[in-house]
Amino acid sequence: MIGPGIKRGTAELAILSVLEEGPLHGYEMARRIEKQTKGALRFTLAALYPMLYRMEQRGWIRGAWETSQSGRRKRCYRLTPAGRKKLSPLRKEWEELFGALKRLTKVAHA
Amino acid sequence: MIGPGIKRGTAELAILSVLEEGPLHGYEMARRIEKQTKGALRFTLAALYPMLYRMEQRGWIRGAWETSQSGRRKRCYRLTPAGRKKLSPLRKEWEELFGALKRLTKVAHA
DNA sequence: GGCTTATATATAAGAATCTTACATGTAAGG
DNA sequence: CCTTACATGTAAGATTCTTATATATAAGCC
Repeated sequence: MIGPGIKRGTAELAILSVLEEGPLHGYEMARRIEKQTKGALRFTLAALYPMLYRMEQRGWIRGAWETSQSGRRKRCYRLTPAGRKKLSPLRKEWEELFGALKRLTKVAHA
Repeated sequence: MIGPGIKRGTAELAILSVLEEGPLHGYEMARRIEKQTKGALRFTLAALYPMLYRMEQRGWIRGAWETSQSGRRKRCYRLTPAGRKKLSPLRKEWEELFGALKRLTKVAHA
């Protein structure tokens, strides 16, 4: 698994990316991210929930409480237009970072 | 330039990478990193110096004071064997992160 | 001589993000 | 009844980043 020090800052991109495919609640986001990255990226829930809160404050995502027929409450998040607009330049920044580190350290591309 | 939030954690890799080519002092490291990444990665010196100190505490680099003939003091850092050993798995972690984010968000490779 | 820019290192205060540990509660299966 | 999976959160602490401030030498210019 990818070490703790490296992951910093990936949360925003990861969350916005999984939400791009459709609304999700936090617990499910964590599972999707872990599954889609084959276990390489794993967000602890204690890191995820505060992050979702902060991103909602910034207006990139919007959460709504839902109670399923079974009675369990979930907070379902979806991208706001601002969040969708944020995604494109954010991806571009990551691409730049990849390119910069590649030039610097010869990190191979998977 | 790459935004502040994204850069977190890149310092270790960047520093170890530029030191792999030979001993350097802090100020010059900052210039090399900026130049070699065409300005994409830019470490402020206030972030660099404490980082160098921490990496020295961990035994990855070793600094030695040098006084040039002009009388200016520099702290010249070089990789320790431990630092050299650290570089390879660190690169591997970054590669994994790149791959994981690529799968997750379809970030194109530069 | 005096001014500015580049070189060179460092600390302080504060913000952001991550970690582990703690806390709560429902649902499903054995 | 007990355990595992689901689902959300808070608290304390560590790490790393930011901007701002401080010091000091060297080189070039007027």
